[in-house]
Amino acid sequence: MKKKKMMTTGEFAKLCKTTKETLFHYDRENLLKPKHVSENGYRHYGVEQFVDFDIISMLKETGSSLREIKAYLHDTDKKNFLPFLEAKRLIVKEEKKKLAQREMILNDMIACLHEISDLEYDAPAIVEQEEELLEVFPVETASSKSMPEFVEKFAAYLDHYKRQETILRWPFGVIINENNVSNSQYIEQYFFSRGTSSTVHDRLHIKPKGTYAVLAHKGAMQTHVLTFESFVQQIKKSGDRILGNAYVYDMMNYFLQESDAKYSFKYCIHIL
Amino acid sequence: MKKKKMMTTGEFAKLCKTTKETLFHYDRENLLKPKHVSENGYRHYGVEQFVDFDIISMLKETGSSLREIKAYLHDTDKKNFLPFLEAKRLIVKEEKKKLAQREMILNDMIACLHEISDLEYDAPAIVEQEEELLEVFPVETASSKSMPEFVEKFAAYLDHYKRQETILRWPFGVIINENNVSNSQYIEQYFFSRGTSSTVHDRLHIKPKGTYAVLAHKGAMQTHVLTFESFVQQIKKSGDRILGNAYVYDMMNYFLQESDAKYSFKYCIHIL
DNA sequence: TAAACGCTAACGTGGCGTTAGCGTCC
DNA sequence: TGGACGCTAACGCCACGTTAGCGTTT
Repeated sequence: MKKKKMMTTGEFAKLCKTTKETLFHYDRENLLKPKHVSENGYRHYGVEQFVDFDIISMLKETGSSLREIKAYLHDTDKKNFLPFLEAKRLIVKEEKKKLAQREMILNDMIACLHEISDLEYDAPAIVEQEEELLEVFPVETASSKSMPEFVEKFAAYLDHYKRQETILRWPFGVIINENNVSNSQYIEQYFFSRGTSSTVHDRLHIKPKGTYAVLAHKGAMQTHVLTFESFVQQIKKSGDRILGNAYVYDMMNYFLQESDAKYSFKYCIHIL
Repeated sequence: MKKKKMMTTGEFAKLCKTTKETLFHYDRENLLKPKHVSENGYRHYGVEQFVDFDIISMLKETGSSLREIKAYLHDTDKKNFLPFLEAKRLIVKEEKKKLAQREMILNDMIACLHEISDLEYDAPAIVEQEEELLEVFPVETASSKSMPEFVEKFAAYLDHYKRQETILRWPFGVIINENNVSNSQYIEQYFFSRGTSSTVHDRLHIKPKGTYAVLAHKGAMQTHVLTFESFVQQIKKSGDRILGNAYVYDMMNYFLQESDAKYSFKYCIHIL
């Protein structure tokens, strides 16, 4: 007989750098039972059991649930273990993707909110802007014609991204085409969001480098329609020629204000 | 009065691409309440509320809990919003680190288990091996002297990695120094695990490139001590000169077998 | 004898999903 | 009138943490 130095739950917990409750839990769940239980109900663990605890720990680090670990431990032949790990690896890949997207959203939101704090509202300006890659999606029903249908289209737009398991990246907003701009009509033609070089050709739209008349405005939805229209009139009166689309950037002000000044948009109209 | 087309819970859920139960939940939790509730208890949502739902969705995508979202929504001035997002970004960084480690563990385990399936046991061989960077940790009390103390040292070793929020990477095992090898004594001097170029100098050990006598063995702990010792004798008899340490690789066989053939080790002894 | 430890039972966490059972609308 | 829809209440999930209350060991 070896000298079997048994440990109480507290001692074993210290060795494993865990809590007694965790060990109780593993006992209840049949994951790791003490080698002996004395008559008074006290648990006694042996040193070798540290290896068992360590195995459980390692499996937890692979992202396995206790249920999975138990199934694995109770499975005698372990043939499924390698496939199981491979499956876990796939899951980790998915999670990494999710996290990368989460990081992008945060970066984009933070960038936008920094930009919003520097915005001067209702102060028109002429600005040189660089080319920008955009991913677009047709609107079909302008908000002025039917709000419900517009919202439905917008919902479908968001859903499209969900289905692709991708995300809609800032900057985003709507495009009003040249014709409607010329006629001072706030009629959305496309939803747009940040595109990349790998954006599908069909949905790629290139906002051209050039001169833009820029105005930022904050207010309820109706005020935007009116402000936009008078902005166009103003441009025309000033003698500038409208050369292309209007890009209306959503500045996500609804994250900062809930009042009727909920919406902050930046209009960029391509002019000569 | 506009024509207020209200939606029932089911309709609004469809619009939001979510379930009724989610909307019930948000209602109960005061996150998003329907604009009107009729006498029969039916909820009625307006189109504009889609924006509110979308805000909640976006915040969820940043990794915020419903509790946080509620606190944010009920906070009138929103001054804390940007710091809140910055904090989330930090959390995401942590999570990315965790996931990267999880991926490494899985890759290492899978690689090891592939190697184990190709192992020929108890078949000595002479092999040229490349230099390897290892991170080491002194053992002080060999397993043959006192198992409990050895396990305690091992626990401290694992704990060291936990504290650093890093992980112990495969390949890992123990090093037996030249002296003890020469005397055929299985006395662990170091725990080792995979090191990198950024391993702290104090704990960096370079396994030299060179000729190694290699033997894989599977069995209970005691059999390993005996097998190792007779392997050394055999090397000596064959006329090879022991030039350096023995590197004992843990092949993690305890993940595949629980019997007395639990431990699979690969001994690599540096020879002339 | 008191402090330190052991035990069990039961509830809390989070974000819904899932019955179960009932009322309401078309 | 039946089927599709609305409602509530209550339990389930998961890996423990946290009391609360009692017994045991030193």
